[in-house]
Amino acid sequence: MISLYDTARQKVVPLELRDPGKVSIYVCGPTVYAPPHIGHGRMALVYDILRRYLLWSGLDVTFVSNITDIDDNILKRAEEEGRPWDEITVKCEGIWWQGMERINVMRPDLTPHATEYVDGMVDLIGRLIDIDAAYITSDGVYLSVSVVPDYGLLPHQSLDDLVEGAGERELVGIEKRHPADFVLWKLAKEGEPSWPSPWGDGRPGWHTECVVMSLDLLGEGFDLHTGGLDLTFPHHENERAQAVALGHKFANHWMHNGFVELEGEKMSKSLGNVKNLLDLTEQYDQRAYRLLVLQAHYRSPIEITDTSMTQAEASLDRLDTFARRTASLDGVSRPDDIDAFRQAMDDDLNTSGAVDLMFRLVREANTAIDSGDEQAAAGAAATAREMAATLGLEFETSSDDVPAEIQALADQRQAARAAKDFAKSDELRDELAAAGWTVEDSADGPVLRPN
RNA sequence: GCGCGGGUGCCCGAGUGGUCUAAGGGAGCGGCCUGCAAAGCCGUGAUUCGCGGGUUCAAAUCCCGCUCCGCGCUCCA
Repeated sequence: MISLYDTARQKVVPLELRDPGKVSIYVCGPTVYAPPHIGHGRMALVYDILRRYLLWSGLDVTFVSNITDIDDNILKRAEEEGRPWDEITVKCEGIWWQGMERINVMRPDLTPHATEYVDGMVDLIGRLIDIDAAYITSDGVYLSVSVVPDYGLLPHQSLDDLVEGAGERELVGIEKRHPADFVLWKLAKEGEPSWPSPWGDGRPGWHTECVVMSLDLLGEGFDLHTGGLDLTFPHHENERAQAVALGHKFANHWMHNGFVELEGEKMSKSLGNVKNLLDLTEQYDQRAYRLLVLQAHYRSPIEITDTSMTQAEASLDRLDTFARRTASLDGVSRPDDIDAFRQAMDDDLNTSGAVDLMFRLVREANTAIDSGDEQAAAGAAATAREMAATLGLEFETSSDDVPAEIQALADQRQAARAAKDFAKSDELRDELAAAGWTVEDSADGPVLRPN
């Protein structure tokens, strides 16, 4: 079974499954008020890779990722743009899925929307009030964190330290009993969207949304709760606090991915606007970002630069060339290499090690082809392909259809070569290059591909 | 200030006590192949892993101190 670093226990431990053979995963999804940036992209890629690997391992994975479609940021944006809030969420969600598709992230099995779960949230808040874990103020309902004995588990800081660190910031709402108490229900102001509740019309707090959706869809003690590093506190801690206050077992294991760094001087200069995920996929090979994410450990920070993206594209060219050369070979994966792959992935998702194995097989297959050993090449190639597929990396094997005029040029060049008129053949090769096509003289004759 | 990560070759980045004379990718250089290229293959590159101490027969890997970067303590993937 896979082992993963658990934020709560601060070490790599095996992922224990509540139900044998089944994995339940909750990923904190986006708040849809702006287009996804590259940080969202990394988050989605990391858990997509985890999910694909678990599926490949034969596990029955239930992968839930929510859409936060009611939130202060959304209302703020609506106000700024003078548009209805739900127009923004619908539009931004569409863009989100578009971005996910471009980076080849599988759709979650379930995508609960916060607005569809308000009844459940009201119910949960009511129960918290019933046991005095939550209290009503003039602007909403708050959770009393002091009822949670181990509050601070995820950030590994005591309640006192958390409060102290906040410094001069106004953590204490006028009516809050403790500075760290957080809002469960916000009473609506004039003109704000609202849902009915016993404490007045309003909307749920962010932390309440996720705890209700995850428990509703995955049940108590689900296996894995994930998200970006920044969600550890307060978001995840506060979700947990609500569940714990009600005596529910919450997530069994917490996984957080590292950040994408983009404030570097080099970066902002060379990348410009590329903080936006869609822009990134337009400027570079859509697979390049996944490869970069795979080559780093998921908890390490990564820096995305024009250089790193270009390097990833060069690596992809190598992989595509490999795929083209081995497309006609039919082999089966080699168990020893697959075991090594599994071992790497099971070790806290060592994707870099897995990619390493894949590239070694690519070289092995290339070498075997060069020496004419098709059988060895087929085995290595099949193994590399299986690894790539598991990691969500696709190869481009079929080159685009060659236009007739390009083919004609290539034919002329071949005729010139046959006639040993190399000056002419080189001229024609330059012409092809100018038209966007590279010609390679392989053992099987010239091969055309877009350059 | 407190907590959590990270600092490895020209670049990106694995490796967490001996098999490290430190993976893999990219870039460079040399070679094989080729009419020449491209692609592919081979070779080459850190006597060293932020800095300073320490533990050990043995450390990139463990401990202590320092330093730099990021994240959290406030909405945030």
